Amino acid sequence: MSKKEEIESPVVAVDAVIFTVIENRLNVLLTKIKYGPYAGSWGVPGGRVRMDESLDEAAKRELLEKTGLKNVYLEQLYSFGRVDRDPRARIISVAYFALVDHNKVKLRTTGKYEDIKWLPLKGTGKLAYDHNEIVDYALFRLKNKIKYTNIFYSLLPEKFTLSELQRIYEITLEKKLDKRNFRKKIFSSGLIKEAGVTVGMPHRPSKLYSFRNRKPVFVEMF
Amino acid sequence: MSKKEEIESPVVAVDAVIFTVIENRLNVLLTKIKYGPYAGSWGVPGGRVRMDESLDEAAKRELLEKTGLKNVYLEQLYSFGRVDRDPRARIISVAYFALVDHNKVKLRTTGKYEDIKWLPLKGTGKLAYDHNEIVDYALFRLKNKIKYTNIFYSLLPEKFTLSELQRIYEITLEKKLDKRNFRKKIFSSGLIKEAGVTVGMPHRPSKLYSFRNRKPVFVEMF
DNA sequence: CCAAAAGTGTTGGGGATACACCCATGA
DNA sequence: TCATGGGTGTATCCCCAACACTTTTGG
Repeated sequence: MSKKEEIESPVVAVDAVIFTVIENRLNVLLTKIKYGPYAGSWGVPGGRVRMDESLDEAAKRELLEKTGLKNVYLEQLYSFGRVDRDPRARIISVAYFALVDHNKVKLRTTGKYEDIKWLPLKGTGKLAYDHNEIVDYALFRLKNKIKYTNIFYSLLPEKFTLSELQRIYEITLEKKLDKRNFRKKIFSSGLIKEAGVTVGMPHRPSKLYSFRNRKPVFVEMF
Repeated sequence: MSKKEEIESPVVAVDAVIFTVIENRLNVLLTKIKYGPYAGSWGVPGGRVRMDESLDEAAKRELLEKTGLKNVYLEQLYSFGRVDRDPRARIISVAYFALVDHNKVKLRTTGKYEDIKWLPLKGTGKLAYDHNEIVDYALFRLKNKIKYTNIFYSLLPEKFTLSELQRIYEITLEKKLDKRNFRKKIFSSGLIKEAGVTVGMPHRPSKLYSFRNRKPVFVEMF
């Protein structure tokens, strides 16, 4: 039992669904695949899990390699394991999802991919493997999660106005929110604190806020 | 790329946290481990994922082998992948959790385990590997999930009284519920339907109910 | 007639929703 | 002074929680 076993085993990979907001739309980071049956297709970035790293570490490494970012919101989503999800080999994908501020990202293509870029969530077309399913599920989880957490700390700049925050919520939830009620909820959640005011706008200056914590916090909100 | 690769890869296993209620307490199905550094310890049942089965299929197979049951509530929980979680080998565990009616279960020990039995959730003591963490997380998810789903269809007999259902909720949530409010919520959820009455009790007969669906359904309740 | 569990209605409070107007600034 | 977005208060409704007594049966 303790010797090396010869039983074949599936390969383990992590895939990362990385969301950001660009021009009032949710975007996902996608890579163009160079080799194999899906060459030319777009898919979410991913890679094999090494023997000396945990799943979380593998996901962090993937995120760092592709975006240069650390310390962003990154959470395990689900593990996808259909037998035929990759026609070439038996691969189990442990999917993660992350939120980033795209202004902080310097995209870097590695040898494995032909290209890497942000694509609006609506209009990615058919993705490689089962990646449409993975992205859809990530979106579902995201929509739920923002109702009771502060995870947008990872998507917005350090300081932001309440209107900006509300816009992100509206984009993600795909519906308009009442400004007054939104403010009441956010304030009563205690998730944010004041952080100055804007200047130089052609209208009344707005207060700036920042999240009290840069780690996930759970509350009830919506 | 398409040839067999020689890169070492973690082994993939599924572990199943199987809950039931016995004598007003939540119990978990545990197996006594025969070999290795945790020999003699108890842990949740699990096994390697085969090359020709999906993760879900592996979990179903595990459940069937240990309990003889099919078609019960079984859902993927989380994947655990710390490097040192098994001192002998690098093993990724995709954990599932299930709810069963223990009266329908015929426990069967397979060669791999010395013993298998139900143990009350409080008082399992220290389990093998990271199985305490896995069981704790499964319980957390269970407590949440019953607030907005019908998954107890899998734990109760086909027909049950509202008092029985309420008892299961109280045991799981570890708190008393108001009988009148409980009934209102359950009825308004539309999850159950009438299914006869009890007879031969030394008190007023109660109506019997059954779940409208034997597949997971989502509603808002608690 | 007694024990045991089943079953049922009403009230009050708090949180959510809906809604419209004034404010401060730069140009 | 005007255009632009920032910022605020209140009335209503509905849902939830709290609460106690009557009903039906077997023994």
